[in-house]
Amino acid sequence: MEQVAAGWWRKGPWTPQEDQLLFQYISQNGEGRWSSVSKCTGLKRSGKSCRLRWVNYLRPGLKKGQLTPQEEGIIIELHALWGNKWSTIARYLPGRTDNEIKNYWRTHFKSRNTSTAKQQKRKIIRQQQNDHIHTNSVSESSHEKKNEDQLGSIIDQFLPAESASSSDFVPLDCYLWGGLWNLEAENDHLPNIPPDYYHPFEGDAVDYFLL
DNA sequence: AAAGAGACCAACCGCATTACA
DNA sequence: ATGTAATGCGGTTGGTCTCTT
Repeated sequence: MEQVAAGWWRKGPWTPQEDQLLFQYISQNGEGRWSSVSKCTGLKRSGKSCRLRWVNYLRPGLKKGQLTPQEEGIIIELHALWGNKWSTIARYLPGRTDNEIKNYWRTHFKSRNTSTAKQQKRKIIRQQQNDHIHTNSVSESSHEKKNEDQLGSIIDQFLPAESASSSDFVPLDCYLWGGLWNLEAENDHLPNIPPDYYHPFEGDAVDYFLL
C-alpha cells in the first residue's frame, strides 16, 4: 500500500530532477506500478502524483501549445455527446490530456458567454505567443488564419453544415475531425480508434530531456 | 507605476472502479 | 465472495503571468 502518512509525501511543483527520475524509471520499467515508483527511485511522491505528472506532462507524444481549430471542434462535439467525460474525449485527441481539455473547456467555453471581444482577442494574442514558444509545426500564416477564425464564434464555425474549407485544415496526426462528421446521427459510439495512439518513446531518457 | 481582473495551467483531493489475493 | 490496494477520473484550487484601468 502507498504510504499515506501525513507530511511524508512531497507536494507542489515538480523539479527537473524529479521529472528526470520519474522519466528514467518509466523508460526502464514502463507505465504502471505507480506505487512502487517512490521505492525504486527515491522520489518522495505518491503514486497518484507520479502518474499524474507522467500522464499530463512527461509522457512522450504530448502536444504543447494551443489546440487547433479541429481539436476545438472535436471537443465541442464530443462534449455535447458525452458531457464532462474528459478522459474519453482525450482519447480522440492524440497528444492531448484530459486535464488539458478540461482546463481548455473551462476557460474557453464555459465562460464564453461572459467574455468580451477584447478579452477574446487578448486571449488569442497570448495563445499565439505561447504557440510560438512551444511548437513550430504550424506555419505562422495558418496561425493567423486560425486566430482570425477564433475571433468569430468557434461553435458556429464548426457546425457541420458550414465547416471550414479543407485548405484550413492542418494535416493532423491521424484520426481527427473528419471522422467525427462521418458518424451516423444515431450512433452513440465512435469509430474504432486504437487507444494506444501515443508513440512509445524509444530513445534515451537523457536525450529526451535535452530536447 | 501600481492595483485589480482574468486567463492559463499544474497539481491536489476525493470518489469510483478495477485488480488481486 | 469479500476485503484491500492500486489506479483512474472529474472537480477544484492556487500560483503565475499578462493586460487593463
